[in-house]
Amino acid sequence: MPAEVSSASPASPPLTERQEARRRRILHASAQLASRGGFDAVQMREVAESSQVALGTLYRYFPSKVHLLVATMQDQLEHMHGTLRKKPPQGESAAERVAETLMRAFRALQREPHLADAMVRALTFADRSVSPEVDQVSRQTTVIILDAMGLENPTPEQLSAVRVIEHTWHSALITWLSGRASIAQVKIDIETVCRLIDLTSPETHE
Amino acid sequence: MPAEVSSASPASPPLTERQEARRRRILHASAQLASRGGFDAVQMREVAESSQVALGTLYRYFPSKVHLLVATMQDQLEHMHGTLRKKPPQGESAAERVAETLMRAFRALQREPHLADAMVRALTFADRSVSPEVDQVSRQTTVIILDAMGLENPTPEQLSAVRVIEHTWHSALITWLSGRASIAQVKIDIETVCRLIDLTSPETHE
DNA sequence: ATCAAGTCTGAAACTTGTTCTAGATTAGCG
DNA sequence: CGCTAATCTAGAACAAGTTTCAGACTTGAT
Repeated sequence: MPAEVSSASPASPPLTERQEARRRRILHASAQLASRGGFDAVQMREVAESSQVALGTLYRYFPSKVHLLVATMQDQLEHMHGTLRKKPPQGESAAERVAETLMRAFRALQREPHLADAMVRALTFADRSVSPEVDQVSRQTTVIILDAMGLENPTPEQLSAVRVIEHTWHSALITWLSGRASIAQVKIDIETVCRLIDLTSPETHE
Repeated sequence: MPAEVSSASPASPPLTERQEARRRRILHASAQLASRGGFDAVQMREVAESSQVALGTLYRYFPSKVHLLVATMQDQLEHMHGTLRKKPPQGESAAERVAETLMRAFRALQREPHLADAMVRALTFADRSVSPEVDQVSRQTTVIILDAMGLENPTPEQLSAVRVIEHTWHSALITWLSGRASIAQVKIDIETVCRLIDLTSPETHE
């Protein structure tokens, strides 16, 4: 039986069990170090040591620190998506549900602010060489938001609104992480941008 | 007593003429290198050499590469604000004028994509130690947008909308710079978010 | 079991941001 | 002018991301 985990990359060569285990150890070490001290605390030598892997091997699995942290984020996002699925948001309107979902995610990040710092900084600092991975994170986020909206076939307009919501989400996180915006401020920004959803979903229109 | 050589905000001790000239040379070299190869091409040793200043001096003027690039951005923003003032946007509604203004700025950035890369990456990668400077950039951007709206006394709601517009602006730039979104996509995102302005200022605002 | 190809390890080397030091220069002041 | 503190310079040194390499280990196919 092929242990197909439909998680990430398209057609990467299948990993042996030991390789899968290595990959897991690395991601775990990365998240642990990140939780402790954020982006700067994730030092490649330390990640290698913590996960009992040679530095060269670490770089074979993740070609840069940013790749590693983005992969860490993919990992965490899957987790979160699972959690959110179990308790779907309760709001009346789509806008309310999306805002509630994002605020829930935000509270989760607040519990591990250093980890959030590492992941989000990596995400926005990533250059073109990490585009595929960053794009994957973006798609995953889109799925979460569309889930919250409860839409099967979003219109192009609604997809634009979702894109803008994602932009706001990332950027608001950055301002919070760098101490330039309060938690309350982020909440307001999220609620503000979510109003766009009402704009793009015409009331009674069947 | 260490002399603060920070850039703008409160009361930095006055610089002598030669110091002002040094600062200018440094910023010029920074922008030039950035224009050539983006964030990575701005290497502190090269900036120092290009601007005929010792490495230690460079660090006295700008305590990190990110500080330097954010200051470069402040510089460019002032330029842009001046340019925009001369030819105010023509749109009917506030939303249109803001979108037009941002698209104009976007086109300016497209002419120097590497410079844009360096500045925007620095801006979003900046940690807490650069908050004052990043905040200054943010305030300047806010002023530009409010100018385009033509508002003297924005309501809190409108300020929230402006914040969200700025979030979208930054994040959309990032996705464009890293090749994950097309120019057309960025245009759509900007136009989409600008609709928020209509939401917060109904009909004819006196 | 054996061989070839691919993978992992440990360690050193290289790159670039950042810090430090000792001595030269400059600015302000009496 | 001559002094003192601040600033500037050249260059070494340090830190962390990344690359490289020779040799040991695994894996898969025969």
